[in-house]
Amino acid sequence: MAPSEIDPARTLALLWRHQTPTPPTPLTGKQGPKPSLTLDNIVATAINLGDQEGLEALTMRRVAQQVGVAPMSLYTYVAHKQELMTLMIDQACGEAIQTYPTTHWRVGVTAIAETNWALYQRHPWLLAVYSERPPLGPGVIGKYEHELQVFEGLGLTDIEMDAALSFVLNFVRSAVADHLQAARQQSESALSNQAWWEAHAPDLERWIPPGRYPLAERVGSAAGEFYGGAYQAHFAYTFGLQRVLDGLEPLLSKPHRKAE
Amino acid sequence: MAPSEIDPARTLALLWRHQTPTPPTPLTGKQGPKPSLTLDNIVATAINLGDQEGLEALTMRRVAQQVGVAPMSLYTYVAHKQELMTLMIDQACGEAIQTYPTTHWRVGVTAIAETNWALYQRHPWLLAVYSERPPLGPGVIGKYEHELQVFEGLGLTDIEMDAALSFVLNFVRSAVADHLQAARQQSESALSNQAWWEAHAPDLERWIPPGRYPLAERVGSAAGEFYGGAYQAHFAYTFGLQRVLDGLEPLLSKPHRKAE
DNA sequence: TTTTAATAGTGTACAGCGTACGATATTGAT
DNA sequence: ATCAATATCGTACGCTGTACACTATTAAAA
Repeated sequence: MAPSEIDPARTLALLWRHQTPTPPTPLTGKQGPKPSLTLDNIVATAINLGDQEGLEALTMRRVAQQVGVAPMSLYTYVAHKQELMTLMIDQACGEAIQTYPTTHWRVGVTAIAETNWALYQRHPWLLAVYSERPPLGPGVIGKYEHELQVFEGLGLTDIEMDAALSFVLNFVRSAVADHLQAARQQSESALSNQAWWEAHAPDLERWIPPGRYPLAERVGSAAGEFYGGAYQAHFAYTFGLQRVLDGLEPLLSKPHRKAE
Repeated sequence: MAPSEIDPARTLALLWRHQTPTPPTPLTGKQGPKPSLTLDNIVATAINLGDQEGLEALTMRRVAQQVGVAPMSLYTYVAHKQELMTLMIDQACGEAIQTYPTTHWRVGVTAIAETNWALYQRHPWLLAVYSERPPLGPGVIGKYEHELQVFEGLGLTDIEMDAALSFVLNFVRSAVADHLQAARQQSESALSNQAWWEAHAPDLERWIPPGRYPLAERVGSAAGEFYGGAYQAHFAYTFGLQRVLDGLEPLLSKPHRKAE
């Protein structure tokens, strides 16, 4: 049975369960019944469930049902839900490991953005677990390593490299979050965005003092209509990515500190 | 009693409860016992609770206890927890309403960033309600209106104005989230960051193949040590803000489209 | 071969959550 | 004095994560 206290070393061992050919400490003894499940299977099933039904479907009972086992049986493999989530996060981030082009940093940063955009689109529940510290597993660290390559040799300090990467990743995460929120908003009402606004216009006009928020009215309605359109999907993303690239430009193209 | 179905018009009426001198539709009749609480008081109490004890303390039972009433009594004033959260969000955002300088857009954007940084610091629970659509109340809309002023008259389209503002706000939100996460990580272990790493170094070295992640090791440890320091607080913020400003520069300082 | 110890699987139970519902108490209007 | 509206709130329900005890299965030890 998985121990119930929170034990970072144990979780670490689970995170690296594949990487090391001979595990330094055995995860389990040799006696006892054979396990009927594998941790990999549980994690993969949970990821699929989260992908398809969202974060709120990720309960221990639903995951157990999905793998065909009683709820409490999951605790044979993970110590608590948090540990399962940690394994899911690392697994998902591992999908985003790739070697980025180092021809020009703009190409590399753009590729990082695209890869992470796709990652969050594929696993929207990753957006909601942002507040936790990223697990130190092979997926997360491998992703970090390859993404840092793009910023290596450009005259940045280590801390600047980390900050620059975080800057890019935070932008992408926010962009996907905004995008998914807009999409959800549209699907939940089962109406076109325009129809929604028309339906609620009387309520809004009843309360919002006319002419008091001229800019918000003008810009907000323009943005609202636009985001209701079909081709809005990537605008905030492409717009923001351009700003990110231009923002990094003075730092990366004109190294104002001594070359290393 | 507050109606139990989700009714956007009702929530809208509550959001604008102060702004209109004569409410178009009365919120309640005249018969019956006098309410012993006010909605303002409940919202203010809940905000204080969230500020001091975090989002997880924001349960209906805790809020009720805090205002000195039975849990179910809150439902006399709000239809559901979501409605209370909506009112809290709008109230908190209202604190960030101010007239920004329009001398130079860099000054304005910097001021927006500082104000929002302070807002999220004061109300960290705002970070966790990001996934929801912002309520259309006087606080949120007023904040939006004043922030848009900074981008007005700079040659941007309405949609670009909205996107540029979102770009800035998303950056600040991410920066505060990262900052608070680092701070929480440090306080929860009751150890200095360095001591934490030393305590867990054996576990890490046991699992992470040495030399496999050279960049991640170098940059990660540099960043880790740095963020453990006392003066790290604002680095990612000031770094990112500089990138944001530089990223907006080509768009705002050299209008490539016809002046309006 | 028999015994023993370890472990997989799970049923039950508990505390905490949001909140539906109904009973009661209080008030202004009739 | 009666009535209708409304504030308050006790109880209860379904949901969550998960502690704990029990059984069944297996390999090692005797």
